[in-house]
Amino acid sequence: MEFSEEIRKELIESGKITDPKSPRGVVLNTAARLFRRKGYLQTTVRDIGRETGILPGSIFHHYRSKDEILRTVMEESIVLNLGRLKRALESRPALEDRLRTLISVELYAMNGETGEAWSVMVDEWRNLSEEGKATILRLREEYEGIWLDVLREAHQAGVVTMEPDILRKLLAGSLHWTPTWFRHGGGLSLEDLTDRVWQLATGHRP
Amino acid sequence: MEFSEEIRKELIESGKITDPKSPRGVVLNTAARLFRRKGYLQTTVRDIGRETGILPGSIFHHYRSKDEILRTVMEESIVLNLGRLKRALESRPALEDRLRTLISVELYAMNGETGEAWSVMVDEWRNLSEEGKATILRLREEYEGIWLDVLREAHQAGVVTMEPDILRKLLAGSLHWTPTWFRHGGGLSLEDLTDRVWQLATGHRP
DNA sequence: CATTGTAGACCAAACGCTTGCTCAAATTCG
DNA sequence: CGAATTTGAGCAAGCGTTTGGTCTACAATG
Repeated sequence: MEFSEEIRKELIESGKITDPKSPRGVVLNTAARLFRRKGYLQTTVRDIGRETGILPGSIFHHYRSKDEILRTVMEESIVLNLGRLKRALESRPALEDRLRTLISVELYAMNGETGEAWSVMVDEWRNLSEEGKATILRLREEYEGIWLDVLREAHQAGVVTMEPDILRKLLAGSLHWTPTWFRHGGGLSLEDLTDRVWQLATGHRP
Repeated sequence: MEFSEEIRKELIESGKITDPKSPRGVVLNTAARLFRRKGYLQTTVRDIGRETGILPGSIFHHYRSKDEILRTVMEESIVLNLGRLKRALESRPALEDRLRTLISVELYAMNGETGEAWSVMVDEWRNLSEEGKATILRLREEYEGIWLDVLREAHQAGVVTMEPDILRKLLAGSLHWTPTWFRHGGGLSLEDLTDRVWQLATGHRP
């Protein structure tokens, strides 16, 4: 995850994700944190206002609706982590490294500094409007496609034995669940955790 | 899961879970289904009323609050599935069978006929009142204790290699996620799925 | 240099609606 | 009859959102 900040800067400068220093960005990151902590429905526009120091009504100067905030949190989160994933894969051509990278990047997406947003995407899917779902779905499909490509290759090479689509879903569950119990500085690092999930996927110790 | 209906009857007759034919039971099962489909917060008391044919006001004759309905859904679900698990373990003394039973029972709890309630317990935890959490937590600890006992034994015997507590959490994630993608009659049975999760846990094909 | 215009950010108040829940009266039933 | 149950109207609170207007910074104009 060495270059994850680098990519973030690139995406901010190219305008693909909102500058966290801008009012829009402040609202966005605050909202992501609150959505994660209390849930989307339990978070009121007034809550976001209080935490950002912006009055509730003024939030709607920056976003058309609360739903647009949720959609933006999800959208920018997947853009960011898709960027991280692609970049990480470029520098690791070996098959087993690529599988490990997938695990590692997703663990980082869920539990790293920008982990709130990715968690929100997983947990609050049902609260997204229909148009929102359509937008996010396209991005998610690209992300899942990368996973399946690598897993299929790994299956063919005998690195994993389970059917790729089932394995992905089981692993996705394991990974999505980690934020509920994993805490930094608790004797288990994200690297350690990557090892364990790798072992789960391949059946072999790393 | 042959005897799962049997145990349900026993628990109903002994009054440990609500009779589904009683007004309380009708409300309970309807609520569980709605909570699962739309989420607890998105489900209104009026929704439950409409589906049960009971007017909103009358719901509160059977339950003190909406929160009490949620708590009861969770509580009875864990009582039922804890009963199923204990019964199933009694008839399977071999270590490897017991591990497989744990997986199988939890998959059934999430995806079987009474799967709505168990899903609600996992997904709507944050929406439970503080007293509710305390009640459910005690029951959950008993359930998790059984898992850890078996996993520790399996670890000592070399059936699994990962640390029991980490393995349990990773498996819990996989299992909790299954309702989002698993559908009956889709070429993959719950038995097949049990095999896959077993393989995930042990690293060996069943 | 002073004035005016413009645009983004923000404020204060309130609107319309939904929510969980209450309650007195009516009804049903043992 | 009396107790349990159901009814339907309605309350108080909270929600997302709208509105009309102010403040500030800065560029254009005379």
